[in-house]
Amino acid sequence: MRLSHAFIPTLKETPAEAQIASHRLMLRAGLVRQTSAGIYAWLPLGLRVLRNIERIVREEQDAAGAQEILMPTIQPAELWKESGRYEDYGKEMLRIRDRHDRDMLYGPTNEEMVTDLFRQSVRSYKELPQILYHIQWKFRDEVRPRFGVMRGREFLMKDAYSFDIDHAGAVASYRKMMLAYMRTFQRLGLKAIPMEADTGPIGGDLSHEFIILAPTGESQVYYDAAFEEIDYGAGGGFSHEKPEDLARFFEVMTGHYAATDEKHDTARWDQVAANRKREGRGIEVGHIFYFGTKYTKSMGATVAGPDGKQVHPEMGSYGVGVSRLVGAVIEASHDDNGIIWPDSIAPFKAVILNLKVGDAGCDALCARLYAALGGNALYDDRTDRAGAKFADADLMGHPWQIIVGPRGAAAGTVELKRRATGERVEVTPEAALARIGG
RNA sequence: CGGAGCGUAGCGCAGUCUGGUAGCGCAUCAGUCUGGGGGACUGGGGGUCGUGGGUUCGAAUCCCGCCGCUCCGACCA
Repeated sequence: MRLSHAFIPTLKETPAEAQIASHRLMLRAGLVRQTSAGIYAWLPLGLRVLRNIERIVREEQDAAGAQEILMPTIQPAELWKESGRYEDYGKEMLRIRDRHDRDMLYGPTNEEMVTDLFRQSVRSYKELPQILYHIQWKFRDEVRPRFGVMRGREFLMKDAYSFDIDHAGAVASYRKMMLAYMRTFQRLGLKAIPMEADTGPIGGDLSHEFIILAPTGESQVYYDAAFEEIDYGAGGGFSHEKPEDLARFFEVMTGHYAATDEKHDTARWDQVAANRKREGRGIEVGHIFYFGTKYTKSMGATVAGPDGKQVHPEMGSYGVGVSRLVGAVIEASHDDNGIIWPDSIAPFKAVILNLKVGDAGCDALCARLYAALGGNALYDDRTDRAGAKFADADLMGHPWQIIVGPRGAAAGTVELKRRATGERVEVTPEAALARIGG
């Protein structure tokens, strides 16, 4: 994409309403624009990040055996009346009425709808387990939206729902999702810690929230540094397939101390070695629940068990705040100059800075680099001064900056700058391309 | 939902107390010079002062209603 014609409106000054770093930077770097309280439009740069996070979430859900579906945003009130949550949910639920005066709602979550889909189609225990997920916009009419996309009213969430024939199966599904989550956050470059949590209005008796550390987090958290050393990826040896792996994984996850201030136990905390104690503010980026038959019972979802008797499947639900993660990643990764994107979700791998547009050498070299990198690169071909380009490049946070100036162009070299470290090296264009990779 | 504040050009703000028909910086447009960390100069464009009503000869300014947004607290992916 050529920056001269891209819809990436960067701001030199911070809009008055933005208080925290991620919100400020998302507005300044042109990722989003607010349309009303807690509701945002995603612009090209922000949308690319959102899609990248979505892709990683999707890959890890698929790897765990979950199947993607897409449920609507608008739901009929009837389903929620069946579960009893139509009344319980209160003002956070956006209630709307269609032209026939039917009560509808903009979905804040999808337990009812997925249970309805399930009960329509699944008849036998042989079809279990099932884990269904979708990545869809939700609406929760928060009393006080704030912090930009971190606490919006409309937000993109990945929510998964598991159906198992018995408690043991449900626990296995729960552990699978927990593993998928740890892998997801690790790939996003985040240190997420699973912490025991209350189940809230969703109900149930087993629940973890996934929290990342950031100074602007909403709750105080305490955990054992052991979490930071665990490899959840291929090297960790955990597999979704083997129950014993999942059990071992779950043991590791629950074997170290981790708690939010609500559940903080000072006696247990005192037993953690001083050099492994970590505490700070945390942002919740995911939450998983096991709640058994709460919905399958209230909504009459049954399957035939091995003995021919009808049983209510055991369920769990698993949420990741996809749009919130964009803000959370920025909270965890930025400096005074702007965003520092992890390579895995950066909107562009690299930006090509043409320091002298109009100089034949610079133009030709940039064109060559741009052709080689294609859609992975943003080409700053604006006629602005070098300083403005450096400032915008740092602000937008591209992992690599390829700096092309007249001197280097004449000598056949470019400068390659790594955003995260500030390290700059003078190399040939080919070496720069090789370093950045496909 | 309790408490507080703000709404004036795309963004950041002044002007409001003390009423006289709107201004600064940045951005933007044209031009010249510049050219490796948000450059300089010259000239230009852009605002029903959130909105409705009231007071007044006259309202961004005073009074009332409404809308929107933000902050602190309680609550939440």
